[in-house]
Amino acid sequence: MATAIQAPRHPAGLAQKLADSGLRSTPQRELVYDVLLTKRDHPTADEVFARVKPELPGISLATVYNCLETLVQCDLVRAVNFERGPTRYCPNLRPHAHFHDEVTGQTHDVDLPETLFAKLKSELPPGFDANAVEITFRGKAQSSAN
Amino acid sequence: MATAIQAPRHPAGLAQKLADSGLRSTPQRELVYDVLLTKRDHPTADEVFARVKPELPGISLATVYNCLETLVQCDLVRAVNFERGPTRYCPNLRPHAHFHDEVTGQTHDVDLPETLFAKLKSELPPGFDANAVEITFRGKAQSSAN
DNA sequence: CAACAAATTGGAATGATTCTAAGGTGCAAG
DNA sequence: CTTGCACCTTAGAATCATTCCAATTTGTTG
Repeated sequence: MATAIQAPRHPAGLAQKLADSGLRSTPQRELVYDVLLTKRDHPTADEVFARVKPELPGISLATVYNCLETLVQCDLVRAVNFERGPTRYCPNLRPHAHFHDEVTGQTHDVDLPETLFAKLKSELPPGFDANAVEITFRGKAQSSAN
Repeated sequence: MATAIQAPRHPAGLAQKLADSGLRSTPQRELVYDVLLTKRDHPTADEVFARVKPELPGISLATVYNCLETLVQCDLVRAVNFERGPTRYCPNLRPHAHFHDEVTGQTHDVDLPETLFAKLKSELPPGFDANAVEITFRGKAQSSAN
């Protein structure tokens, strides 16, 4: 009786990845993931909520938080933080840095050569074993064009 | 063996740096700064509050926040954030990275060659002009004992 | 279908930080 | 010195993002 479920625009990986963790694929999770893939501007949970609500009016903010957390757990999405601001979400899984534009407040992905990440880790003093490195630039970007 | 160096009770630079910004040197500001210099373990505002209170029992948490903010403004201290946790404060002004120990929760300074910071900035795509880079490692450090 | 587990929901609770309004403090000019 | 005034500190209220909670709802399985 309900409206037909729209074909998801994302690869079939979601349901599989969720299942791998013993989790279910739900309309909320699919839509939240879809929203992240569709507009990759590092939205906050609130922004995701706003984008998701028109398509699923009954969804709650708590659920958006839950879904985002789930996606992060499944390694489908990365959480990005900048100076105590609200957490932002990013579906780019390749190792990359973030550039925060101080003027516009926008966050841009910056691809860096894998070698640089390796070099950084190699600079650690003995006894320090890093399994992740986060690199954040702050400054001005010339083109505000996406 | 290295000699333990005692932080001067009244760092000469403080009053001057404050005056440069048209601000006053107060007992609260001096003590907060002193506490940061004395135990450089990246304390949170709450932790600074706890360390400062015995010496100045009337001090309020709001004042600690104010003092810390003032010190950051005057470039005497840096604010360090890690994944939405409470802001931590660091009197190390040289460019350096932070290593976050996932086991102990401790934050360690990691000195990196200046050239690496330069190299990172040079990797930015054209049009991106960074005036700051933050590097955070996450992992395990062998020596929990300092 | 019934039972059970996983998910979702709205609202309350939490934690860090900031705001606000009301006193203090200290120096400079008279 | 005393008064003015800008700067500071203070306690508590307010804010903001996020998490927790208890009560449904939904989906799966026996």
